[in-house]
Parts: sequence; structure tokens; C-alpha cells
Amino acid sequence: MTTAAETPRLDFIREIVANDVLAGKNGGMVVTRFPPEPNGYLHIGHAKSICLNFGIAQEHTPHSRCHLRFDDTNPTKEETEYVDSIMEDVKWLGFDWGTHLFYASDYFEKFCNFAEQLINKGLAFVCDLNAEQMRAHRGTLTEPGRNSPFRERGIAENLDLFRRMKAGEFKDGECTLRAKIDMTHTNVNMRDPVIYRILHADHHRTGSTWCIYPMYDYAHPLSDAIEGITHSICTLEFEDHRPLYDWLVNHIDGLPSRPIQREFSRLNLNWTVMSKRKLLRLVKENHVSGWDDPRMPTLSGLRRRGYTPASIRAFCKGVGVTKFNAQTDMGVLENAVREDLNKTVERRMAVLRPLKLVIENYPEDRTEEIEVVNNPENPAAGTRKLPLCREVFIERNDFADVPPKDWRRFTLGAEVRLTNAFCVICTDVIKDATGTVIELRCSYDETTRHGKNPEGRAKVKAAVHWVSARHAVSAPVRMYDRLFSVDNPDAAAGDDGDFTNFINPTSLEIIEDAKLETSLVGADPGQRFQFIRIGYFIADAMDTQPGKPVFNRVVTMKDGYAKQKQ
RNA sequence: AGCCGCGUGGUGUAAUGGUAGCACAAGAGAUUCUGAAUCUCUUUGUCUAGGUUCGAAUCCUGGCGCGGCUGCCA
Repeated sequence: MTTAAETPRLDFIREIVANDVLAGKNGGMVVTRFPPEPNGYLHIGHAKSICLNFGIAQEHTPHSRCHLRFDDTNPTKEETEYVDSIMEDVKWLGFDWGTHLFYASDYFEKFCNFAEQLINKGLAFVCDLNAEQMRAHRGTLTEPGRNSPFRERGIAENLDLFRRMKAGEFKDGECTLRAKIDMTHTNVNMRDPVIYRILHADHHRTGSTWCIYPMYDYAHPLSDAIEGITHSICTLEFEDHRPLYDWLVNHIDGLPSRPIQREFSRLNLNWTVMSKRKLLRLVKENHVSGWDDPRMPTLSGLRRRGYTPASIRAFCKGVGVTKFNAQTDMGVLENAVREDLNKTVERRMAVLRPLKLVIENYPEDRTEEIEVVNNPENPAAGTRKLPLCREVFIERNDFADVPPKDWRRFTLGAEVRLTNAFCVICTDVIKDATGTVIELRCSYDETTRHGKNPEGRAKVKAAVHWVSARHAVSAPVRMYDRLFSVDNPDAAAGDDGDFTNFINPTSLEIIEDAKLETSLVGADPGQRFQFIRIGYFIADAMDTQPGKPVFNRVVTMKDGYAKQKQ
């Protein structure tokens, strides 16, 4: 018996699954599936679905599995490039479908046989109405539809027509196969829905074998049933399709299982857009560098940005699973990666916008090495040696000519600690002809090493990061920020506006020669660090060359000072 | 307009007829060689009107609000 504290609350989907298992349904088995259409790259919203479906299967090991199934029933939109990226992204997120990789297109032959079964039962007919006529017959949300004039064709005629559709005797759109349900149904999806359409198009897997393709509403429940899916979990917009899902599963004989569909609300993140159509536009119109641009909410973008799979999984766990139409703040995602990286990643010092600081009482020809800890949160990460000489770079914004009220950092006459080294007092501020500060002079106090505070003086309040000028390496650092400048680009654009008008013009700022501590020159592609006091960074996996790192900013540190200033 | 679904602090999410809790955000303080992290404390909530009940966020009815649905897309 576990206590309440040990038993995490189940979301409503997991509760349904748990109850079914308890009731002995499906022989105690739980079989879920993640069914993407390969018409784009996976995004953070898909991660929620992946974590749900694969997560549920994991939780019911060994009486469970989760299938990866490509819902590839529309050859005009689907490509193998997308298939490959989807598999890569699911694996990267940390999930494994084992041998359970499927394609809806694998079942085309079966779908076809089931369609003939429906025809033979008098439950499907070939309809010659064109798209416009069919729309006119469908009725509206408030008015019932009218029967197609072809609705009462005989079984033999329907069978013949359907086979000729399949044989390629008709052009695109000339006719369709429709389920015969109820044109007066209040649910429009039940008004004799099209289940097969003619499409003379090459399919990414079946090539030119087929010229008729099943509709999603027809293929999906049957794919689920063929694979023995027990719980078909999808997003809310399919709720209205559930009666059709059930109708098909109930009216077709020879299906190995009778899955149930349940719906949850999709993830909505602010400060970004999530629809595949819009993401595709960002790519095609070069608003971003590609699907994996670090500003994209795609999994490949987040990966390149430096997000960890663990942080995304933690985020998905945090947002929960409900039917409420929720808007999740981007800050929650950012917090998830900070929390992960804080514990796992080594600290380094890097100066993004350098200002030279000369330690006047430090010998010109002297160089020393200071041993510093790599990660105060994890002693096992060990230590490294940090070089120091007479001239160092500090961050320009760590100096204030006229300091604001509770300023703790550099200003003339103030004492500040150089992190990991000693305290210095700023003794002189050197400016050029325009009044721009170009150099700081200071003196250091040898007695303040090893964390000792200067005796008899006010306690030093600030420790700032620095990089030894003689040893610094220059590297580009890409400062990524949110892609949009408004929290809801869709709403800002309205119905006929253009969301690309709200792209954040400063979502990418490239610092060409940041000054990095020496050890960073050997960063491996994909290696992450915390640049002390600045944020978390990753050596870009594509652009980092041996000895020539390029860094991406994953996320800033939380900045209590900036917040207080607002 | 019709059908379906959903309404709990700023945001997200628990409480399954019995003390409205948690996380993030926000605020105050402690601590700090990262204005980070950590620790302590605090503010803020059951859409609304009725009904059932000893007792309602929970069940019922009406209203209001939000979302989805009239592709040969998924």
C-alpha cells in the first residue's frame, strides 16, 4: 500500500487508463500511439502528446507499448524529410517505439477491403457530386443537409464504381466514396462523410501504386483498431469526430480491437506561434534560418537552442493534461531549462561586451592560475585552472559612471570582488574624446584572496565575472530572444492580419567577439555551460569547429536586479 | 443560430459531496565570491443566479463567457 504522498495525482486520461486496467479491459494491456502526419517538423506541442502517449505506456510496463505511426494519408503534403526528422526528435526526447513503427499507408490494402465491406453492407456509396455541390448538400451548422442524388445506388454499382476509382478511371475530384450515415445529423461530421477521395499523386512510400486515398476520419480509427490500440489519445478538435470514429469501429467486422478515443487540450504557448502552417511560413519566407532555427518552438529548434530533453519532459509534466483551453507562459518553459541546467552544467566566465580593467599594482609580467570549482551545485564536477594577469576584461554594464541608488558593482572608488580572485578598488576612469569610458584602472588587495573580505572596511557586496585579457579567446555568441515581440502573435494579427508583422526585430543579436575564458576554446559541439551571471549557453552543434566554438544563448539567468529596476 | 466541450489566484494545475492545496509568476526578508541558486514569510481564486444537501469547486437547472465544428486537410 502506497501513501497518498507517494501516489502522484493522475490526470483524467491516466485515470481512464488506470480504471480500464483495473477493470481488466483489453486483457490488462495498454497500447497507445503517437500519430504525426509527416508534413512538418515536430514542435513543443507535439512533445506534450509524445510525453503523454509514451509516458502512459512506460507507466504500465510491461503490459503496454506505444506505437509511432505516421498518419500519411495525404500524399500532396507529406515528405520523407519530415518522417526522418520526426523519428529523430522522438528519440531525442527520450522515447523508444522499439519495433512498433507503423505507417497508415501500410494499411491501404486493408482500408480498401474494409471499404468494400461497407459498400456490401449498404453503408457506403460512390458519390458523383463535386466539392461545391457536396458543400451545398451538406447543410449548415443550423440546417440539416440533403441526401446526395447518388445515395441510393445499388451495391453492385457502388462496388463497380469504387473499383474503377481505384483503377484510375476517374480524374481527381470526379467522385468520392462516402459513408452512408445521416444527412440530418446535428454533428456535421456524420453527414455522409467522404472516406475516400481520388488523388493522382505520388505518395512518399507507396509511389504511384494508389490514386485513391483514405480520409483521416476513416483511416485513423481503422489504423488504431488494426494495431490493437486500446487508448487513442488526441487533441480537443477531434472531439466532434468521435461519433464517426465509433461508428466505423462498430460497423466494420474483422477488426482486432475496439479502441476508444479520448481528447485533451493542445498546448498553447505565448510569445510564439504553434501551427505547422505558420511555422512552415516562417521557414519558407526566411524569417528564420530553418526548422531548427534556435528561435523556433520546434523540437529541432529547441535542441539547437540548447534545451535538454529532460527539461522539456519536466515542462510537459508541469503543464498537466486537461480539457481546459489553456495558455501556458513561455516563462514556464524557460524556467524548466534553467532548473535543469543549474544542476547539471559547469560554470565558465565569459565577457560579452568587454571593458578593459588594468590592475595597476599587479606585476606586468606575472601570470597566475587560480583553481576554481566547475559547478558549485555538483562537487563531482571538479575544478579547473583559470589564468589571470594584470589586465582583465569586465562587462561594460558592470561599471556605472554615475551609479544608481543601490549599485553594488564598479564605480570610481568602489571596491568589488573579481569572482574567484580578489577584491579591487576602481581608482581611475579613462574616457576618450567623446566621453566614452574606454578603460578602468584599479588596485587589488592581496589579502582578499580565497573569499576573505577586506578587514576594517565595508563588506564587498558584489562579485563580478572577468576574463584575463592576455588569455581570452574571442568567439561569436548568438544572443537569442523570443521570436515575437507580442505575447500572442495570433491575436495581435487578428483574423486577416499577418502574424509575421510581430516578429521581434531583436530576437537574434550576434556578438562577434565575446571574450571567453581559455577553457572554452575546447568546447565540444552541443556542450552546455553557465556563463556566470549571464545565462546558459551551448556550443552550437552545427557551427562549432575544433578550437572555434560558436555559442548560442539558451536562456538568460533570472535577473532580480533588472526586475527591481522596472 | 445549432451541436459538442470547457470555466478554480496573474498563469497553469489539484481537491472525485466533508479544512480550497501545489507549481510558476509577484512582493518582503535571510543568505550569498553568480543581483543566480538556496531558505523563510506574504498577497491573490471556485464565472453567475437559483436548486438539491447537515454540508457543493464538485450534483441539477438557467444565464454569461471562452473554445471547436459547415475541407474531397489532419
